[in-house]
Amino acid sequence: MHKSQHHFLEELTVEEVSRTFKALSDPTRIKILYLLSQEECNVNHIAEVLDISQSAVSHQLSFLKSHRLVKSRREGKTIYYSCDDEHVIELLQMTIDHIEHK
Amino acid sequence: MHKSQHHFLEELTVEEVSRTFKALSDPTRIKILYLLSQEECNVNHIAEVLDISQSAVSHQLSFLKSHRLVKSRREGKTIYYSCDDEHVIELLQMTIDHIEHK
DNA sequence: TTCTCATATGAGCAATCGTTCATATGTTTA
DNA sequence: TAAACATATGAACGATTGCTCATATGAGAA
Repeated sequence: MHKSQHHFLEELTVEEVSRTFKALSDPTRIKILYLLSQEECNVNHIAEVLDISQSAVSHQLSFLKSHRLVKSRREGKTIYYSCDDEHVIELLQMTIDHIEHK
Repeated sequence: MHKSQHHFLEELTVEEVSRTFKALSDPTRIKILYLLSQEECNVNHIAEVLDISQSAVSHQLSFLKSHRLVKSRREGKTIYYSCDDEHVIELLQMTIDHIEHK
């Protein structure tokens, strides 16, 4: 195939695609996102249920929030997190399904 | 939600999911996989079309092959690579479509 | 066999990542 | 206001990543 006949990806597209997959490439983030896809949670709950340190959870939530994959709301002392990107949850669920059923 | 009511992911599942997304999290690998999803290519062709060094392409192809995302066949001096995981290509295509159309 | 072409590979390096530890911030309660 | 609780944050670290550079391997051609 000649170079001019390819469908090429924009550099910006490639970068955003890679950012999307990178966000989903860490086991801790996968566990957090999967939990949040089932219910809104506060930070300590996530840490306890998943057995990850509070600090590690908080750092990852900060990462996920800065990439707009989760959102948060405060209720008194507690901050609740939930998913904010349906497409990413779809990708995650599809991949989980595929791996669980093969 | 009580801990016992969650659907939990197996540790092995989480690890395989993360490996899948990690494979798709690098711009160079995305470009290579996307090109290979359009046509079978030899190494130098990939390097030229994508403007990446022969060595970098070869290293990434070796990574992709060890993760069974691509396969290769020899024809004389030349080695042709092509995609070997339809599901991963689907994930990639879905994500590209989503990003290009939003 | 020797040369050339196509690809692979290993070492080394800078950059990025995910964690821990200590501490800071912000909110409610006593 | 002080203590207690929930969360966030910065520095430091060891590990991993993706590249380059030099060289090795393997196949066909001379």
